[in-house]
Amino acid sequence: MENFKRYLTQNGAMTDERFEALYATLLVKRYDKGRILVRPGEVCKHSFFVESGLLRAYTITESGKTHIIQFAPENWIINDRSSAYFNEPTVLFVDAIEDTTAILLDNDFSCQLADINPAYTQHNELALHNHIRHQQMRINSLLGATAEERYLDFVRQYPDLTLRVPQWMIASYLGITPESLSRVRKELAKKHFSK
Amino acid sequence: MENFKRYLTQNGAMTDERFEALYATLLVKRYDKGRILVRPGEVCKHSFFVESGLLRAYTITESGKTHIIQFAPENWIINDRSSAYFNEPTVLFVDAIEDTTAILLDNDFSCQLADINPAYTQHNELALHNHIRHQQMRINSLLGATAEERYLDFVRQYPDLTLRVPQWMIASYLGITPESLSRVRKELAKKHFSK
DNA sequence: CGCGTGATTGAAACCCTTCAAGTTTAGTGG
DNA sequence: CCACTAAACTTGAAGGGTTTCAATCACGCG
Repeated sequence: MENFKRYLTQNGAMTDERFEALYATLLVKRYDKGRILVRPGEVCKHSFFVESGLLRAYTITESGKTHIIQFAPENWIINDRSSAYFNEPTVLFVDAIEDTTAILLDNDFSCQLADINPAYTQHNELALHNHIRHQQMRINSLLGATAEERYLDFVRQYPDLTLRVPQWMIASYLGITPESLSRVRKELAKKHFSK
Repeated sequence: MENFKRYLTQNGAMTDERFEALYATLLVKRYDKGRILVRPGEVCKHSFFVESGLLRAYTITESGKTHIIQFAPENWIINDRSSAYFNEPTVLFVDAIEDTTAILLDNDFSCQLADINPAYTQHNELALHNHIRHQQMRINSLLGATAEERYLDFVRQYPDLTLRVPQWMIASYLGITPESLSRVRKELAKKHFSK
């Protein structure tokens, strides 16, 4: 619960007692590596705050390709906002890349927070805007950058994940094949070595 | 102002008098086709509600390629949410594809609305979630779909824009070259004809 | 009419994928 | 702790889809 507590108290809008009371109402679950938490067709009832471990959200096309939408290491929240907010069935899978402890947040959790302290309304809005900004950068990169550029961006942005996540998943996140990523890395190593 | 009024009164949270009072405080501007409204480096002070006409947001890379992030026909709002919300310089251009009348909304406009009626807080949240859902679908499409699939999706989703927007801009939105889009359309016409 | 912009077409080059084979790494049970 | 197996990663060759560059065509507008 340490990470979650830090996440909620960082802006000073939460006392220890209030946190304890709130935390007591929440469900905390542990998922083994490989466990699937959400499947397409389900209506998302909650999001997952990752206390420890690593989750991922992805789609599988009719042709069997998987597209990774998001990784969620410690302190990240993952879910299908569309499904949760609009009460529609999701199109996403969510599964555990590592053994993971997650805190389940009901869809009205942000309202609960706002009741405790109105400052959390802004907290929530900030999270939404961050999400949008992040997605926009990704769209921009997918629109024009080469595989090599996209990989370098990924390494810069998520140096931690680069080491924790299997390479073929990074490839899937970047929208290229594992073989292509392998070759990209080979080229990069060559360049780096000749300098 | 008709479109804007409909946009604000559709959920019944606004009276005519209130709308008149609010509208009187807003700036309405007319932009000729080709006019640039926002340039990279500026900090976005407001968003644009398109009353009539058509705006577009795009980036230009160092290599000179333009990537279209968004089209905004009537009743759409366009801006760089990141820049507006975080007070950072934007990386986007915004310009007018057609002669356009737009209503300028200050960054605190959603707060003004919330003051009039708290229901607008949800209105705003819904807009944010729609934005996120839309971006996620686009990411998913860019990750795996072929040029042809992406074009068909575009036509389905924006039949109106398909006719109003020059082809090379659609290509830029889809992340392909104008030449490729021309060939894709040729193939599609062939298939359609042989049926 | 002539100019400029947008759309088309062709040929060559390029990037990435696909498929198939190896090699390495990591996890499991003896 | 080693041996074995499966998964992950690498490498090669062939193929496909897009891009690039260049030329041509179509059209609207001053």
